[in-house]
Amino acid sequence: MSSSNITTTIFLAPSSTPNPICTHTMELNSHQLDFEDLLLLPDQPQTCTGTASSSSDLKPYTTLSPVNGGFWAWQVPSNSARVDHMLPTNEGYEKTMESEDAEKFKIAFRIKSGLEVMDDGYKWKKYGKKKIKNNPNPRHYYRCSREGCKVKKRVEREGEDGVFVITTYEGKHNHESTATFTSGV
DNA sequence: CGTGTTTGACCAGCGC
DNA sequence: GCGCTGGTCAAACACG
Repeated sequence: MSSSNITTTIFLAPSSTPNPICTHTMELNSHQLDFEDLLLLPDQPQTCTGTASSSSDLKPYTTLSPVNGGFWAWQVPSNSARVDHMLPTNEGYEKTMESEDAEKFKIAFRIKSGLEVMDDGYKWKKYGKKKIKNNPNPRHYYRCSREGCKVKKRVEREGEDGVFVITTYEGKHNHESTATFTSGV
């Protein structure tokens, strides 16, 4: 199994503005994603300014997921993967970062991968599958199997070719991952 | 037999 | 108010 490192960029923006309030570039290994890192980023959004200053390099992207309240995200053509933090408002963003509102925390990302469900170190229980409008591929619903943990995950393939996999996490784990990444996959 | 998955039914929210 | 759509439930089923 080859480990494909992907450089990806996170853009953060409230729905009220087309300009991201933060960008963060990071490397991901598609088979050893450390989602704890993703969920904690960024620490200080106000200090992040960004690579998004040139709007000509960025394409508005609004079809990732029908999230209530809307969000802005940008696609960087040169990258093969993109990570989107989806936050309804600035207020929501601040609340989320205070981690007292962990249930509202939502992160979605799209990765070009043959793997539909990646091993993220947590154990998931599948509880539903649904055919989604405008997508020939079904959406899969997972819940963290750890008792008391309310984190949910949605996984769907994008488009007819299904090259990209869109994964959406909702909530934050109240426990550590059940596996380490040292053994490789 | 225990655990995880599948799948149809049901419910809630939203737009028309 | 009604229909559509997404999200969840739970019983049945499959597999180790």
